[in-house]
Amino acid sequence: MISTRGRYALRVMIDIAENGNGRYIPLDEIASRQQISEKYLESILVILTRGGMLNGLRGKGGGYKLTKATCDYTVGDILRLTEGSLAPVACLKEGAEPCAKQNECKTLGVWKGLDKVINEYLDGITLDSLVGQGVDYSI
Amino acid sequence: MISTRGRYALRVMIDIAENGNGRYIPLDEIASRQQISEKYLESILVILTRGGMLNGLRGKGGGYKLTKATCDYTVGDILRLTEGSLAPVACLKEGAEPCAKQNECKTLGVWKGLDKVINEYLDGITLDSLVGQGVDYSI
DNA sequence: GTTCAACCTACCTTATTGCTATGTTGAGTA
DNA sequence: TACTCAACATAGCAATAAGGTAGGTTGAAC
Repeated sequence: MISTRGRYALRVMIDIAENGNGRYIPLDEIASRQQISEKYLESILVILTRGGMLNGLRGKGGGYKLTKATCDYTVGDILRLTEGSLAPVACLKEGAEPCAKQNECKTLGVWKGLDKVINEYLDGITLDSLVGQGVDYSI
Repeated sequence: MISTRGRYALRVMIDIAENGNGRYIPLDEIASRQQISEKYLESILVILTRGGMLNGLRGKGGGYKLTKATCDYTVGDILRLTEGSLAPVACLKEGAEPCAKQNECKTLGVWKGLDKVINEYLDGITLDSLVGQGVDYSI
């Protein structure tokens, strides 16, 4: 359900939040710390950068840094951007053509409710609660 | 996230609950009513039967029927059986080898919490609440 | 013994995931 | 101005899963 792309993205955002301190962190530093292939990580950072979550700077001293304060990122935002959508079924994805059987569908309510539960949970977790020691959300 | 297999399975269980009345319903009847390919539907019914949710009878007058009362099925049960697992990440799947970085992982709590929220929501919905007019769980 | 319908095995196409390779552009520094 | 560093861009590729198809076999009823 959540692919490595989204999971790596979240780990990387935490990594940058913890090790950045406002400076630009080069990709290879993040890759080696997180033990992720540089090239694969690069494709994820492109998404985060284009989505406005990171700022990329080229050349010497370049790298990536956050564009906002850690409390202004939610896990839901990060995952929706990198995964494309968190909708549990195709018919609830943004931009999906409305289902013809919408009115008679007895399962639609289940999916809508599930979608709501998932998004509300993930939107309730901000990046700053995961840095440092972190908060255990599994309790 | 939830594939057609799981979605079809849920629709089929509702269909059998509504149209069964204790008798065996043949596959082709369900397929035409639900507009699902007979052959594909067959592979789903195999899973439900092997999982003990349906009873299959061959020959004339044969078909499928529920093994329990509708209130004894939860949506979570049906989806876990047909989807294999509802775990949002691989490391939380049943039987997965424990992750080496388990102790230092700052995201594990998020996934565990998400897993809990999803399963609790879906286990709170029983099949009988979806038959007939049904209850709108999206509110 | 014939029909009906579940059961079983195998295959196929398409899309996605996860990853690799080879560049090109642009920012800083000597 | 040349050189280096590191982001940016594009293309490809193996493995897997999703979604579906095809054909045959078993067993229950009439």
